[in-house]
Amino acid sequence: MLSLSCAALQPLIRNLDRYVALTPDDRAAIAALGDRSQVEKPAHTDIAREGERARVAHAVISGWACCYKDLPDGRRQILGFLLPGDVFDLNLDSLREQDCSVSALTRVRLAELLPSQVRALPDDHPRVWKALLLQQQANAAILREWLLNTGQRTAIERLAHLLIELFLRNRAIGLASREGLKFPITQSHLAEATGLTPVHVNRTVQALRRQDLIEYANGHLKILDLARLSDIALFDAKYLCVEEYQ
Amino acid sequence: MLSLSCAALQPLIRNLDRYVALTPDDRAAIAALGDRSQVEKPAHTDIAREGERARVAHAVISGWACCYKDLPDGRRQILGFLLPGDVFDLNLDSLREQDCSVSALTRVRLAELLPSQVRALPDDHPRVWKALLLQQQANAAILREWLLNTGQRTAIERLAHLLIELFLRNRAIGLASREGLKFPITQSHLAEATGLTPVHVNRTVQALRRQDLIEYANGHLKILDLARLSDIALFDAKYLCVEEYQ
DNA sequence: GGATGATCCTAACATAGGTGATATTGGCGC
DNA sequence: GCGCCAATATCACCTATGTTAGGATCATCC
Repeated sequence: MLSLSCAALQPLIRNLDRYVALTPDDRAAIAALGDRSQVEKPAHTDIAREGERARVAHAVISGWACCYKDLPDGRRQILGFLLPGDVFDLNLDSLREQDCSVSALTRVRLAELLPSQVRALPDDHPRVWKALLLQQQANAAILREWLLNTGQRTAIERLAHLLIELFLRNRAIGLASREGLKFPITQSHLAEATGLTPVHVNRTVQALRRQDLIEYANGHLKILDLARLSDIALFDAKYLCVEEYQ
Repeated sequence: MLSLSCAALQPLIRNLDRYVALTPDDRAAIAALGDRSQVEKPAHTDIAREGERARVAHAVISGWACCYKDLPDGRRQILGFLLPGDVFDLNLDSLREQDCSVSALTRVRLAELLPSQVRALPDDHPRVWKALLLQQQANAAILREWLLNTGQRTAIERLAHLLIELFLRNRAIGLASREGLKFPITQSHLAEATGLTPVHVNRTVQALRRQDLIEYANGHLKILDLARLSDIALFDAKYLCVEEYQ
């Protein structure tokens, strides 16, 4: 039974282990943390809304989600993608309102981390707590890279950069191989994430395909030439906490 | 002597007090923290470089700085402005390399926070530590708003939004009044922060001036009509930890 | 007080990317 | 196997913003 839940929580443990070397005891603590209460959300539903106060923190167990902000007139910016092992709504100040919304892109399984559990963490499992804080910092680093991306890179550079990031992040948690990865992201999502229009994302995707850099169809993405794609994207993996690059 | 240093550290204390109600003891702790070692950097010099490891954390005592990333071909994106009271390089993991550079925009006075001091903080002054973590979270919220800004807003919206943010942040630390604020930011800086070109920033600044929304000259900025400017910018102050909006 | 350099301003022109509208495809429920 | 809907693909045209280039202004320093 415990081993069963451990299997589901493997991405979370694997993700946090990237930031701090975890002991077996730490892993057990994470398993206990994530096992208490899990929920499922269907695809295309909101998990959290901007302006609400988060009751609990969440860790993604399986599936894809994204956080986003929108403007009153409907324009929307995706701020980041959440993959298995990613923690969000980790609010140190329960009074503070969420400043962005979170939406499920696929059916998503989430672990709910109660405030009482989270508050006990610094004392009871300092390494786990540190790993969580470092994951937050790593997310901020990704955000900075995204700002550089939308602010300075051209359409093809942006798109290439985003695809590489998602490939590497999936690979780091064991969800991508040579053969590619499950990629439940539409071109409209890519548009909202890059600040482009869907039409122009389509043009750009085709340019990448024509150059034999990617395959992208039917919810599946394959990077055909990572080196060349990285050149185009001006990609530098340092901002991701992913050691082995190639 | 202590009172003298307290005067200089007032912005830091005032800034952190926004996140957690500080006791006199906490304030004394912050003063002691910031008083041990201070350095001055001349304008237009780098304080930290991407790829380096930070020896110490820094708090801005006076002056303006910015953090930025650049691409190999020289394109540069400003990721945020650092004002008095802002803490940066707060690295929980001393091994990790900085993922962005920091540059002084004016002559800047900095307090150096030694790792040993920072490490002692969670135990010795938990409220101060919490305030620091919340400031980091607030910075991440600003970053998300900037991504929305560059990704979705038009040039005039972007610029208006940035100017309002800088006005409100300065006012929150007592550096702006009805009469405006010291604004040591060139149009080229605004361009690098918004992902526009200096030429187009200039066009847009003039549009704002023509509509009697701002005065901006000689290192001084004045917001003439905050309400109207906020409408244009689609500005929502919630993302800033600044209570009294008007 | 003339030289220097940074900043700001302007204008003519170029283009990356946006808009709107209309196919086409493909997965999926019945 | 048919109908439906979302997602993808094209196309023609448009515009916000970029580019290049030059001139005006202003502070600083010898």
